Amino acid sequence: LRAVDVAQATGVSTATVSRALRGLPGVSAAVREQVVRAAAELGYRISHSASSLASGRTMTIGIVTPYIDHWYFGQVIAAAEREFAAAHYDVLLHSLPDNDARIRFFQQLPPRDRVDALLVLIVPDDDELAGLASLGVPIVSVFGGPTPLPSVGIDEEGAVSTAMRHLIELGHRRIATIGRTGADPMRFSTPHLRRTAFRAELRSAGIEPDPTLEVDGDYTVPGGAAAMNALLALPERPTAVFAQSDEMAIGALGSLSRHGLSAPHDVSIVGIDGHDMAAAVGLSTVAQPVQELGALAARTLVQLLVDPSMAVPGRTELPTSLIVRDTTAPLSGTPRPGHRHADGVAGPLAVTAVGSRAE
Amino acid sequence: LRAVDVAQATGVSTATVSRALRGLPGVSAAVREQVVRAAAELGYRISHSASSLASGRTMTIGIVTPYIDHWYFGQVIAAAEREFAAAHYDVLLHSLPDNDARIRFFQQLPPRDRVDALLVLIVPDDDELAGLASLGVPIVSVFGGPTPLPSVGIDEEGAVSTAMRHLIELGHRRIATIGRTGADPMRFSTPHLRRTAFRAELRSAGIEPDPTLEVDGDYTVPGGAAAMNALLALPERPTAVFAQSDEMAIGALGSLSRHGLSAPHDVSIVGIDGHDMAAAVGLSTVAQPVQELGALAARTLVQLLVDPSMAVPGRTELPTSLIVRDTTAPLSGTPRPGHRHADGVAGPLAVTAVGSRAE
DNA sequence: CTGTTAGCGCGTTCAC
DNA sequence: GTGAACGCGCTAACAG
Repeated sequence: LRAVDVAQATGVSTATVSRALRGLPGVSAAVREQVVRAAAELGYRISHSASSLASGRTMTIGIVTPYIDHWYFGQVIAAAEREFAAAHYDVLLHSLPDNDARIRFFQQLPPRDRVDALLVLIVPDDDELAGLASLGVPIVSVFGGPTPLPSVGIDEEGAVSTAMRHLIELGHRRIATIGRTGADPMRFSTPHLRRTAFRAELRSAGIEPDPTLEVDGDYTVPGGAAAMNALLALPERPTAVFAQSDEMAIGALGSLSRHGLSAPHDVSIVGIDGHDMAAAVGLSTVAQPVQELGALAARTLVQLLVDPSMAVPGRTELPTSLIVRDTTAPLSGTPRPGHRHADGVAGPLAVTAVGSRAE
Repeated sequence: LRAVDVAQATGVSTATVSRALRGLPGVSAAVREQVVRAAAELGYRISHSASSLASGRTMTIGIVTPYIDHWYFGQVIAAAEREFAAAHYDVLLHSLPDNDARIRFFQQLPPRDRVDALLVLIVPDDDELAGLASLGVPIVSVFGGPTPLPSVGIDEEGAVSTAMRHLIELGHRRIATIGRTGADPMRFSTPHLRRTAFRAELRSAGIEPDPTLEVDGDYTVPGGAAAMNALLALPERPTAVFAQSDEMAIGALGSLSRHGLSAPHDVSIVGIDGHDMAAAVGLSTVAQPVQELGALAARTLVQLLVDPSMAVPGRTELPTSLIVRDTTAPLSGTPRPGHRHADGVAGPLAVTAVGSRAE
């Protein structure tokens, strides 16, 4: 079923059909109504490829993300997709979870010719940036660090500072961090930023950073558990842990429990993210407005599309907020690293992950 | 940069360029190599819209999902996307998180003309099914219940049976379930299936289902917590809880802890899913192979595309597996509903969510 | 306000 | 094995 059919049924030309259906000016109300009605009755739909070929517009926005199945990216993508759908844009999704996928993607640049704009969630290196720029479409990115692209994100230093000051004000001075210390195959900027900020925050509190208190948690739940295991094996344990993501923090809580320890009794733990599960396990954390980040980036992109003459924005940072729950507490005199619960629980090892405000 | 340019650079016609670049037979090896080289040097890329318009193929597969930012759907989508990318298909993503979005989607049917196939993660009603069928492309779905569409999923009754028999074999007879009892705006089939199976399983163990032990958890973490609150307020508490999702189970664990109770000491809890966080909190659960579900559905779709004469598959069910962790234990003589830990923990309320195997 | 005329760039017959 | 010619269905510029 083509535009000609609607044109014949209405007694007008295909050009008028096109104008009428797209709401363009230059069509009398009467004709427009007839055309719209006829199209509806016939069940006519514009052919996307023909329309794109003729107009150069695709009404599609590409999202380039490292992961779909990670909490943070899922939240951002979902919020962005909602905005795009509201603006009548479809979403083409590209996930680059490993280096192979990433290399293939940048060799072929599949969005070429297929999208009107790009929402970028990976941190591109210079070559990748050049590749993306060569597509000649507006780009907005969502992530932590400084970047040549227009971006939205949070103030990473500020978020780390909030978490650290919380611990320091509680009297903690022997503070460990769980983050990424090794190589980062995905080249995220966040791990480096947060680690650097962690050290800076210690120094400004007059505490000299201790390298043995910086351990790798791979930004995953099991990684966080392994990291906490390592910290617990230290001759002199930390009294507080700043986990650079809630997932690592939750892994750390699990590790604690398997050692018969608990937060905040044996060690205070604070995370970053505002993960759904953080509320369930009572984790204190610095929440970032993930959905707002995705929505704002998406809206910016849509505006850029509506008004191409608009000034390209720089970076926008959204506020984070400290949520104190039950895994952080004042340093109580002497830490009791070897303490074990005497609660007669039936399970093999008692965990004390404390919760509140979850409902 | 168009095919003509490559043709001129090589001294052949655009027809030959097209054949050479797509690996079609009928081109001499020498010519093909020249064309390929010239195309690479010039940086020529086929125009997607022109190609689609001329061939009718879009090399794109649509995914219709209720959510992106829910664990289950994120896993399925990520796995499917990976398969599609490997087969050189792009992914058009449509999320229908609420009824409005859903109605808009089915009114406009955006994938029309834009996709070669559809992966459906929502449970369509009859009208919606007709709409999808009208697109005239292969469809495969991923979900629980019976459906007219080719589908992959798990044996819901079997999974419930596995969870329930685990509890029953531990000696539990007063078993509650947390699921969805109210209206389901998304029309998922799973809640009904699991609730029905729950009752059937009780009866086959000679236990008469008690309606007061079926509570609503909204399939969310806070919903699970609220549900557990309700169960704890009962005059006669259950000794075990079958949560119909891990997220609800984790919410329930949080509720327990806020009441000074713990699993499996005061009540055993088993979930369904195999959620990442289940390992972290030591939740016993019936794991379903989420990624395999997505990958299998995707592969099936690709095969259908490669060989349209292939017999349309019916339903494939993948096995689930019981993972016993630390929230389920034998019914120990008399339950102690009022018990409180005497562990002197610093936090306001002690939780005993027990973990293992998380690392 | 509306119709006519050219493309948009490629795929695909058919001849050769 | 290769080229010429037409068509996919729509949009945009121009003419009226």
